[in-house]
Amino acid sequence: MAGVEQSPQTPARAKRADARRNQQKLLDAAAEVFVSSGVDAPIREIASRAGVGMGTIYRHFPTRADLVIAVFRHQVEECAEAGPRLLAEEDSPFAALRRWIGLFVDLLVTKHGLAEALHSEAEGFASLHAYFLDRLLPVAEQLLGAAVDAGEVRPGTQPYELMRGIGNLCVGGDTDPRYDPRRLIELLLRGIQAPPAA
Amino acid sequence: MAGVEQSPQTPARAKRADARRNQQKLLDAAAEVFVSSGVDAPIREIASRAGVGMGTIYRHFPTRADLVIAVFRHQVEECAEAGPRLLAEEDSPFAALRRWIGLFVDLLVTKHGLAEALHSEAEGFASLHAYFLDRLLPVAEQLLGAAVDAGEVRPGTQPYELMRGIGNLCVGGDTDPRYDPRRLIELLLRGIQAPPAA
Amino acid sequence: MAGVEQSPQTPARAKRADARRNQQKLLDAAAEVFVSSGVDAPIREIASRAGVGMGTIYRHFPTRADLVIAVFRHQVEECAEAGPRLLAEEDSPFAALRRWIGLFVDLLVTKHGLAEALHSEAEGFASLHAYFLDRLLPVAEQLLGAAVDAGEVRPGTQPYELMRGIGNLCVGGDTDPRYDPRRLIELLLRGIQAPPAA
Amino acid sequence: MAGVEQSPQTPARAKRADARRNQQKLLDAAAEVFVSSGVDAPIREIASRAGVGMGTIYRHFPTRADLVIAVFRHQVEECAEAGPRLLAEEDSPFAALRRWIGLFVDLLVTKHGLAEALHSEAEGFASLHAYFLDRLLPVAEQLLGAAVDAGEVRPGTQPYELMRGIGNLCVGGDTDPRYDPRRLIELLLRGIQAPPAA
DNA sequence: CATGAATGAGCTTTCATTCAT
DNA sequence: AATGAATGAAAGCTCATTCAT
Repeated sequence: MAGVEQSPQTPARAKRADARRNQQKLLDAAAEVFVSSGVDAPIREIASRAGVGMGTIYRHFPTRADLVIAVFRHQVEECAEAGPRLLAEEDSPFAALRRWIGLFVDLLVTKHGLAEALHSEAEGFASLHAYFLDRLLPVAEQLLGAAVDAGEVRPGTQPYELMRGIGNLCVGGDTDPRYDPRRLIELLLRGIQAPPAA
Repeated sequence: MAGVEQSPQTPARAKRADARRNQQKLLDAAAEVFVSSGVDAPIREIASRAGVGMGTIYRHFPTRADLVIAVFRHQVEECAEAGPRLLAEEDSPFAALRRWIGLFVDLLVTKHGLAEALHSEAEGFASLHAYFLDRLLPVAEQLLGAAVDAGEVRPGTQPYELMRGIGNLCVGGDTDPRYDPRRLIELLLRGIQAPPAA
Repeated sequence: MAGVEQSPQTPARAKRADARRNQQKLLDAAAEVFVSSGVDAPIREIASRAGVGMGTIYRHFPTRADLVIAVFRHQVEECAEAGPRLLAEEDSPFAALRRWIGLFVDLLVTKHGLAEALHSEAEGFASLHAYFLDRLLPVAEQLLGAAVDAGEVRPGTQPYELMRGIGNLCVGGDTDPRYDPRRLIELLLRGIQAPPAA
Repeated sequence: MAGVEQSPQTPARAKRADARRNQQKLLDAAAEVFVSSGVDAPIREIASRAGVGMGTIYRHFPTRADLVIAVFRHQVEECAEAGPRLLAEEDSPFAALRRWIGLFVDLLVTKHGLAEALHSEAEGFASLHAYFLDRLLPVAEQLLGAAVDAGEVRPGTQPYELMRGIGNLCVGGDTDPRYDPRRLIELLLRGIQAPPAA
């Protein structure tokens, strides 16, 4: 590996830059394909869209779930980070919760196939599931806890259950014109609200 | 006509009896397999579980959806028929609606795989979807309409959307101990309730 | 064979009449199906067209070739019998030969699929082939021989080869508007004619 | 670029060399299998004869007709190219036509199964048929036209019909010792010849 | 490291053929 | 005898995954 590398400058970096660019091509291609053909699309399709060999995908993402996670990691991170920020910005914890859930729903509904993948019980998506939970459930707990503490939400609401339910509601939210998950989620939020103290 | 069922004079009947018994074996086996392996299970698996050849399944149910529908038709019918009855029995339309939705949820949650099948966008399940809609949506409309008329539910609630949402919520309701769709559906119902006239 | 036959009158005959009528239904149905779907049509199709069970076909015609032969036997017989008659009727042996070949071609071209079946090398059609040969080759030999004797046809023409060739030419003669086997067969006949003695 | 074909600098080439060798194995195997089992032989059989997986065949030849065409393309090309050459070489257009038809017959008779495939009305062979027509019919038209112009062949002879007829005559020409299509084709040629001008 | 050819398991579907009724 | 349900071998085709280059 030493030696015949052509340009003397930044040989290692060059590789990395190359590899990173490759990764990005891959992620972009995968994202597109997930939209058009779902997260179960043939590996080959993703590879050819990315202009790389299938082996390259396997190298970078040994498992389909790894790829899916990688594709959505950025948005998941953004969403996770938005939690505390909203809590600080918004007037009330409940308002923050509502807006945060809006972001979460955007994530699931916009990225066609994500919601479906999340609910797929297929073997390989376990880790995708886990990743979502690890990253987002704590945020949900924090927001929900704050809202409960503020007396805006009835105690006893299970964060996991709520998130799972919202995730479920998002299935099909981007393809069926007669079905808008956001309306139902709004109902759900109304449902968890504590009755005015009066 | 009574008694001598085995008599050779009823050759056609004999056939039917046999075939019908076979159908039942098939439906039972399919139901089991749907539970253990999902509604996408290989035909072979169902066939071998039923102890019949694959051809037999194709004869009885040319399409996978035909089989799935057949497996669940009984329960769907029961559920559909319960709608008007509950409307008559219960104290209020809303109470009837709540109980009917309970039956609907039982159907989806109990029969593992049904909810998933319903949301499958796979080609062949279109008719399953259609069947559910044809049979159950009118009932939902009737109940919801009555509740709206009685001033118990806010006008503007879309029956289709509500049913779809409930269907979505049921996904995974039988496998995940931390997730009980019924609680969320109760929230949803609270959400559609009209505020007390006062 | 004596004894428990129900009605005392013509018991055996009754049966036979029934069976014969069945056979005819079968042959008619098979003929139709051969036209529409070729001689390789599923047995089931023929059975259902005839309104009988598949088993019945197997009983009457254990082999597909048996059925094909039965279907066309009548016409083959007619054709075979026409040979000597034409030899007697026509002005010259060559004229008789030409007209007889016309009948043969009609048989093959009219009955869609017959020509194809004849050339099928599929296992089961061997006996069909043999039947055609047994019945028609002698006739061809007789006619050709007479024409040779009369000095109308060059000696050395092989009856088998000629018949096979004509059979071949008939393939596709009923479906392709740009292809009329009769014209080519006329050329063939011209080709075997002996040059005028002059 | 000369010489070191094995050098690692030509990775793409290396692939191609390998794949090309594979293709050849495939074509050879297919040719053999077509002879022994006809062009409808199971893909599996061809694959195993070639010592490759079935997928490999599908990769190279998505359609059965693609494979058949590939198997015979070389000979078809040779035959097509021989047309004009013979026209230039031979003493008369008719002589050229006769020799060219000889080549055509060789092609069909030698490659057992080709003639049959050509007459198969099966769905997938349409393109094979088309290929033959596209490539060879123009040649036939040229030769026949020249012969007509030279007064050697009666006007009115249809090139398509003649070629089809010759193709038909070739069926079975390699298996039946009592049947030699070449003799009949010679008769046909005699039949289309214009009578000597007197 | 990347490539993409090759592999072959796994599924679907069709029918000839058998055989219980 | 007739029926047609049942059987299961055969084929086709698709992809995930491996691995030689």
